[in-house]
Amino acid sequence: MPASASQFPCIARKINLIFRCPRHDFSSTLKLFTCKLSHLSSPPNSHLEILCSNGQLQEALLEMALQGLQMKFQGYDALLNVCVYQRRFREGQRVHLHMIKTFYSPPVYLNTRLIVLYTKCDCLGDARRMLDEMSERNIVSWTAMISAYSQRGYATEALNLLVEMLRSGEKPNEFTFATVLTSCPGDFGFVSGRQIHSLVIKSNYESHIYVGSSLLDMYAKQGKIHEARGVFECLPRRDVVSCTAIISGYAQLGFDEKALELFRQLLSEGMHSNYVTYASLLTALSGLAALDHGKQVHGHVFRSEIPSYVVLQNSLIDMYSKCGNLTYSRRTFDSMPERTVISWNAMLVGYSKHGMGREVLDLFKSMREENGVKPDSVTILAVLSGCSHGGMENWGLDIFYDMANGNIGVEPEIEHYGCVVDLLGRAGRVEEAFEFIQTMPIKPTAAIWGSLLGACRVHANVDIGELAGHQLLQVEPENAGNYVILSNIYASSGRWEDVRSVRQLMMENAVKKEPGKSWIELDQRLHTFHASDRSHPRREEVFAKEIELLVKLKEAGYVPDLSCVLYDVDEEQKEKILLGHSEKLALTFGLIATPEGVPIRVFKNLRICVDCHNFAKFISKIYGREVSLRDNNRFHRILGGTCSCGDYW
DNA sequence: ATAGGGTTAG
Repeated sequence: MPASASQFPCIARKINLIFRCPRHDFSSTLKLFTCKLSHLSSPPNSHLEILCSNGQLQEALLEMALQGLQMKFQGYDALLNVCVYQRRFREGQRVHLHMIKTFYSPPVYLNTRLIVLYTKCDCLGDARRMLDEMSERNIVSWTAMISAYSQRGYATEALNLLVEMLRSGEKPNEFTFATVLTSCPGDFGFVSGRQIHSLVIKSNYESHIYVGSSLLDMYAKQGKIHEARGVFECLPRRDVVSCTAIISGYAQLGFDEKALELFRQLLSEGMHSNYVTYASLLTALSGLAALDHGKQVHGHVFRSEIPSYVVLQNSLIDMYSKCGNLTYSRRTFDSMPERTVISWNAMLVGYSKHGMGREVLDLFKSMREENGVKPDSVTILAVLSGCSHGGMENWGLDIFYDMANGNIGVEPEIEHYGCVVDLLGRAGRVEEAFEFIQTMPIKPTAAIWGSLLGACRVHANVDIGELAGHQLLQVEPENAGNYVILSNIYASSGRWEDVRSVRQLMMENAVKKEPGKSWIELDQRLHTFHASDRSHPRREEVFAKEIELLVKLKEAGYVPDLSCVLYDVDEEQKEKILLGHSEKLALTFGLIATPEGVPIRVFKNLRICVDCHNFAKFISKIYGREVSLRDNNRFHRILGGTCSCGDYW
């Protein structure tokens, strides 16, 4: 009769446990299951071992006491095995003490089991003491300790220990490399990833599937995507993990199209996916704002009965909100049987980017009432920026001071200070924001000066704007957007001479601007427009429509904001350049390609320009269309000529 | 006995 889990309650329990542990997927569970069954087919040879294989730890400990110094290696082995499975630190210590009494010098493998036990129980200090005091070590003892450091983010300790191990003459194996590569922060550490890579090559582990995926992931995390791809292409065999690692590498570096393309390619080549693969794919789809694709993934995940892992649900919340569909985000959030701080953060960020300050505050309140989840620095960031985007300045300032007084359990970081500048700036308290920057304990970054500059544009504060602008041009001279905003400020107060000198400065600094692009999703296809685009097949039609719109909009009172153009050309040329902005092209295309009354959803990779924002407002008013525009900062929901951002962004 | 990929923010 074939064995089944129900015949072995202790195994069924263990498997249950492993299933709930997200670090394992089906294949490793299966491996464990088969290994346990084979263990059972050759029955244990003592009463103590039978108790252990049934998971009856307390009874086995009693047996240990009865046997006294007659205990054998196998008995300790079985006991420690159970302690590791059940993560029992105290009981493990008892076995440890007993073992010391029995043997003058226990065998290496038993000492190594103790290291494993202590690391799994999060007692790294005990594990390290064990390692240091062992008279004899083997590669497993070293690796278990290195792995414990790596997995908990103690990169320096892990790398130090690796160096110590190499000095002692021990050769790393595939396990050592797979784990230590996850601790290589970049070429700035005292051991670089490249050094370890060369060691990997020398040891002939480069095409090992675990080592290889760890290696490619390390390169991806350092931003060296080409090297990562190189390692991936050299792997003799691919599996879920290596495929997911390279896809998520592209996604995390913002190469969203690349990630999607590679996913499709690997899928057609027979790649298996699991929930991690889909979570990474969803990150890419969030960036692309590809709602239809995202829904497909959701449907697929639902149908294929992939267990509802929190991580995957979190990505779905994020995907829906970044695609502009907060209702689905919330539905996903509400349906979750358990939530982590990331689930809350993703939802808060969603409301925040849509400018829904009330909802942000309500959700934050529920979060604080919920047991078992603590706000972290991202939570506060989301709440503060939510208050700013949602026009709840005073609430936001209260929360900041609450945090600064230590009432929230999160230390203020530079980004939080940035949010305060935003809050004050939006409220028109520009002088106060400027003073705040000067009293901050941290050196202001480009983002902070940029935030102050933005406030000065909206509240027409030329003096502070000039100050902030010049600070900003010093820290971040390559960003063309900064010159444009400073130019906006000068232009609004008629200081044309200064407008010219800003333009001059921009030319001198040879600014390389990230090319602006906007896109719109129609019938599951993304239509992308670049500034002054000539590549889209319906580009002529779009441009003709723009000219027609311009006439209509001007009659309604639209005046092109020429200070958004910093090229030295005449006014007619400037108007033409403005019409070539990618978001206007995408918006106009949306207007002609979708039926009347349907909302137009446009996405842009940079911050939306003042003139385009104004253009969209007139479109929404004249054509009675809702325009939803996501820029790299937030959503603008434009309805009947007014925008949810309150013209502050 | 020891191992690799993941979600929010920037």
